[in-house]
Amino acid sequence: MTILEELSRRVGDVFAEAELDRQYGRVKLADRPDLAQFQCNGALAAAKAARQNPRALAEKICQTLRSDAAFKDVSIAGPGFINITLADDDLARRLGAIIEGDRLGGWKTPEPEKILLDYGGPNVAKPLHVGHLRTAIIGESLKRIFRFAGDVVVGDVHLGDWGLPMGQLITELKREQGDLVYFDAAFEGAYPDQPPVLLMDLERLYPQASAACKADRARADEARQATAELQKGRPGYIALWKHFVAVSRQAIEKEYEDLGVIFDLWKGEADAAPLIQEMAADLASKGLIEDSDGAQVIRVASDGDNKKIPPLMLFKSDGGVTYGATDLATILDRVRTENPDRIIYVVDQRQALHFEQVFRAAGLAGLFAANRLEHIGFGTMNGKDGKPFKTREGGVLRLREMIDMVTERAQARLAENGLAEGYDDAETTDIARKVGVAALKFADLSNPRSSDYIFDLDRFMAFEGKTGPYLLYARVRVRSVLAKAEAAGAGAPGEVKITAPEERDLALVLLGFGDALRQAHNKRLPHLLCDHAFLLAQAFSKFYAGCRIADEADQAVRASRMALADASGRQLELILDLLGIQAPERM
RNA sequence: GACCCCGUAGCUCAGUAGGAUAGAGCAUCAGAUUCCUAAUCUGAGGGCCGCAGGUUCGAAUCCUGCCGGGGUCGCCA
Repeated sequence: MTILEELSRRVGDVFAEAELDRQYGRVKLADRPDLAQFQCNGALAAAKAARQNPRALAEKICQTLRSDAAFKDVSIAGPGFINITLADDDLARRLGAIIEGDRLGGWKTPEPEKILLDYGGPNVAKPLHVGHLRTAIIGESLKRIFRFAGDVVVGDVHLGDWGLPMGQLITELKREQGDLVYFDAAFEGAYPDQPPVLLMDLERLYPQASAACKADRARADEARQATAELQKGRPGYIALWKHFVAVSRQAIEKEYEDLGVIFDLWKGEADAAPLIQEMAADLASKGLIEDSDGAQVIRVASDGDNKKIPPLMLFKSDGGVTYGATDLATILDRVRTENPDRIIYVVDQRQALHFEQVFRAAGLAGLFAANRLEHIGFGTMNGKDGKPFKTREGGVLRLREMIDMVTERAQARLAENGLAEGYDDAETTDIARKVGVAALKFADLSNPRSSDYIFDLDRFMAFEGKTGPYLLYARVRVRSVLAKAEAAGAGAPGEVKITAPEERDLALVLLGFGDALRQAHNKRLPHLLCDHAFLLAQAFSKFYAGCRIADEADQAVRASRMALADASGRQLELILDLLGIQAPERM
């Protein structure tokens, strides 16, 4: 149980004794840290509901609470706020209890679920660009948060490998190397193992094809035709397509790795393709499919809707498969292969309507309960002009270039500050990459995911204030001071005793981890964990500035402070891991 | 046109079960290092919470209207 859950239960009991709803006992961190550590505003609402005097009711609650030795102070303020401050002994005892284990107070979900997490969504033959950044970063963090909280998570990259771009690639390659065996419809032998293209070829062919199809209707028809043949299983195209996917995946996987993003499954739209006919037949037999202007749709609106939900299109008027059909069939595939309790999609907020349609259709079709399908949307990363981020030339910035850019900046900052002096080149480069990526990821994660944010390299790379590097720096300082202490024979960390205000504040923050994790998990909001990480780094920095640790003369105080430092370091490390941020050993 | 999101300090943003004096970071100004990494710490100034009504003992938060910005609305994914 987290500290707020525990205190809420304690105060809730008292409300219950007074024959009031125990929900009124909800305790939260105090808005006024100058007055107390925790507060409960329930007496106000309870008094209103029970037609009682709020101050009198609060006083009654307080009297019971005051008998508890865990509380140093329980008082009433204003119209009936109950302010609570823990006794230092109790604070130390609670902290002692959470720092013994590996979880450091990390909350565990009471109802673990098997979650299939759909994030990433890269496309074959298209290099990753900044548009892929948020889903990767947010998805990876959510995966780690869920897992640590006790859920079973399967992360699926859900590769875009089955649409029109595949046909475009095929036809484009045909124009360049039409004599390849893959294009010979009469060929019946085995196709070569070696791919006919390199990554650089794909990266050239795709934009070429895409532009050509836009400009020339005939080319577009040709690509559509090839797509249809591929999807029908033309052997040469399938063989070629497999090469495209393999070549592309290798590159994509490497880039995700540099970002610290790792998937359990590398499935794609193509994996759902074989199920589409079967699914469509089932939907049809249930009378859910309708013809609309030649297209096949499923109506998902219901009477209670306060907004219009258009039907989900499954098949286009030319018979082509839409991503609505693919997404539905993917659910079927996931049920059969993974059988999750819940499927969560980490995809741009702009696709909210599409998911609403798909979820409703899945529910109607009996594929999956709509309330166990979740779209975790996020806002766009904008440039300083407030519009989706573009390079100065107006193009999309590749992820690779982005990572190089932040690494370079970090390197420059290291040199400027005279940090990492005397480290060899390899370590300096490694530190720079970690610092740069941490800055990037923390900047992204620390925004509430549903809002847009402005990408400002100068701000992210400033490294002062609420940034990734600030967290890394705090962690490095913990390590450093503990190493110094050990070298000086300062003894082992011991029992926590509160002797200074900085220690009390730090202990309180450390105890807040459980609630931060619980909220981040339940609301699927990693930024709440970022807030906690920053609070922790800040509290540690104040403690570090205000209290001697390694060379504190009093042995018991020294042992206590080392325990506080150690706990801070380990909790920070754990949180960085949950955020998917890699930390250097020193910097 | 319909629907959704947003509008809070000079800048970027928190504040999502209505509660005390609306917070943080940056920037600005003033300080701190004989001492564990100063990418740090301490302090100060800075606000008609878009506007106007309403509900309430109490509203940045809930309701209505208006203004401004962004997004979505069947044959791209």
